[in-house]
Amino acid sequence: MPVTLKDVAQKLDLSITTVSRALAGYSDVAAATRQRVLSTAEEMGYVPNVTARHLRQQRTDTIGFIIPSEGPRFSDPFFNELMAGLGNEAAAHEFDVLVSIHVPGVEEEAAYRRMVYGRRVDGVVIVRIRHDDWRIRFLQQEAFPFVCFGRSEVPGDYPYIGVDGTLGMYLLTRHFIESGHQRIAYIAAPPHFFFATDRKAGFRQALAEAGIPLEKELEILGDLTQQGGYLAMKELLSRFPSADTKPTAIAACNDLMALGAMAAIQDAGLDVGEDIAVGGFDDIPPAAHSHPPLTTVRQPIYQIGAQVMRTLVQLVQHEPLAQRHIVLEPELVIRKSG
Amino acid sequence: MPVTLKDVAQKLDLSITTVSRALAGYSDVAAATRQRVLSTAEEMGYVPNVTARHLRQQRTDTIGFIIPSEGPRFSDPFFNELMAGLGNEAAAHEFDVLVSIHVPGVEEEAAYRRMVYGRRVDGVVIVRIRHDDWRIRFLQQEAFPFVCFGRSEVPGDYPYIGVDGTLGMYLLTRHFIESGHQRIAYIAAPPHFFFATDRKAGFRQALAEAGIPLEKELEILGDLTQQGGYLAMKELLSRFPSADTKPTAIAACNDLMALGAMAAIQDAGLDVGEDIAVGGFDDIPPAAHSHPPLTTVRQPIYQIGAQVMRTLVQLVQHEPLAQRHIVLEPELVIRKSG
DNA sequence: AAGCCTTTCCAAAACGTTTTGGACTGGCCT
DNA sequence: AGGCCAGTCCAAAACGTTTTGGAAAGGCTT
Repeated sequence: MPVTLKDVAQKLDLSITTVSRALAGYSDVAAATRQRVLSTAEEMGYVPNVTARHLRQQRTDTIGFIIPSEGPRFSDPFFNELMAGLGNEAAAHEFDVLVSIHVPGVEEEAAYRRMVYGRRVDGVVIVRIRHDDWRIRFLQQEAFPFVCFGRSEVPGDYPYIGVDGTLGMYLLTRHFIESGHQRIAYIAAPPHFFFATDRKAGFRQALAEAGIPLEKELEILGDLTQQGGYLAMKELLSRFPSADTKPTAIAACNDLMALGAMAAIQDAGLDVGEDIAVGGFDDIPPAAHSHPPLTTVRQPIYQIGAQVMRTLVQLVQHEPLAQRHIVLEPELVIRKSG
Repeated sequence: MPVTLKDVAQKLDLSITTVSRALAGYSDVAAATRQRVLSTAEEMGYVPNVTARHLRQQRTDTIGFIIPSEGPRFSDPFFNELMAGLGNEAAAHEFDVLVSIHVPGVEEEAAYRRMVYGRRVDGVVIVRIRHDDWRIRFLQQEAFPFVCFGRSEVPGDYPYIGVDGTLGMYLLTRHFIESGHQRIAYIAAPPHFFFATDRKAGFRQALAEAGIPLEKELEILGDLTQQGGYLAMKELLSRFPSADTKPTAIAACNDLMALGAMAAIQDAGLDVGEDIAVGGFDDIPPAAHSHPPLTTVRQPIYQIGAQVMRTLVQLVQHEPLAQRHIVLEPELVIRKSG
């Protein structure tokens, strides 16, 4: 049975009010009394009931994070890294993170409604922004605090933090071109994601700039998973069996698919980095440890996560934001894969 | 401004009690009234205030999960997979998961105290059990519901779910021996973890059984990270520069270190699976996708996570547990690395 | 007509906290 | 002496819900 304010007050023969205010450090309680309260509370093992405090203060010091998983068994280092950034930064502000995992759809929507209408959390972070994302519309309409990881074209002045995907993919593709590659394939992401179009634009831009004609057959869709990248690469290899039409470089929309593509290339008896160059996007931790290490466009996921959380905390505490929109410049990290 | 019970009651000219009971489906409200309440509540967009409900019911339908990170920038597929199992199962029971990330130490302790004394959550799951784990002592003493992923030797009858690490590591080592290996190295985990001793015992048991003398120099400590495995392997290679003393097989206490070891071997110009066999423990998702794919002891992390959550939910709902202790048999997964 | 169920509803308490709006001292100044 | 102020303290309200322990009304039985 946890100790309550009432217990401490009774023991000290004081009112609940005074105990509460002493603990909160108000100046209208005598120094001697405060000392008595502090030591007795400590000694009795008093810890405030967080739920009661939340109810009274009408805020929860909690941020919601609903992870959109692609399937029932999500496992993605990207979210791992992001979660670390969000979680650590939240802890630094004495905020908690309430996590739910849902496949996009009705269940996901219900989860958002419970969090928002149930006043379960003070704000939410949303990731993997979709085109015409209903979550943004919903949260804007409810005037509920949120911060996006990634840009979106839903109208409105809401805060987001992301990297310039077009620039990133442009840099990677140009790197391939400068290395002498002419036949460059692209493993795309499902087009309902904003970053899918964003990044693909960079790929095409680099090709156009170099005067390389766009070949639709060299663009293939993946589902962002490692398995998806593997399958996409297999398909690419079977589309171009002859040595002189085979792509010599692969740009994947994310690292996970790039790693899958590498596996497919190696399974085909080819040498990654030698026969076919591979590049990804994100720079998730496994990218540096793959064999060969993956060339990729670095997106500082951990730092972005921390920044997203920082912004969100400021938002729910009604502090002014320095910037509502942050678009970082991604950095090309050249490793052995291409 | 969210709609409350009071708002609905006023609109219908009913008492708060009746509205509450109608929504909860009690039989002491007339069918006609219930209908009116249901439709008006729906139409007004009423969603119960979760915090108030929690305060009144003295439970939160939330489970706490404090991730012990090894460093400031934790990133471990193991936790990713576990989180997925916990999260999905929690969602299935309409429970939420409150996540905190802390390096073991005072901060971690404070986080547990806040969760437990602050009645922030109904139960906690604890992982990476330490020898003489204070968390278990603390939670037992406070009679706070918890379930462990992994066994421990702290006395008491608390529920845990884990795999037989000794058996697992025994199977892996015996596999190496049966494949003709005589010089087998072991990359150990920090000894304060229960599973560190558990698994190491299996390694030694297999050696003893085969009459292979234990050589201390072949056992080396790693910190469970990929980087740690890499460094440990480098050290092993420099300890045994000559070809006839060099270990021909490496058993690592977890997959992450095994993957690191593979990288070190490949950096030394050696062939994993050919020159040196490598095996791990866990079967995290990247293990199947490494090059070569990693031989490992499979621990169904996702399913264990789900089972832990299921047990915990039963516990906080005072349902009888079928089994308080579950020790699963791990399965050896032989791939190309060894 | 009195008593007794059933049915339907509700006032009030409770959960543990924070905050509002005083109340009660003494001491100091006129 | 009266007024005023600073320094301490506290009762009560409020947050939004669930639950307890009836109350009122009507119908049925005797």
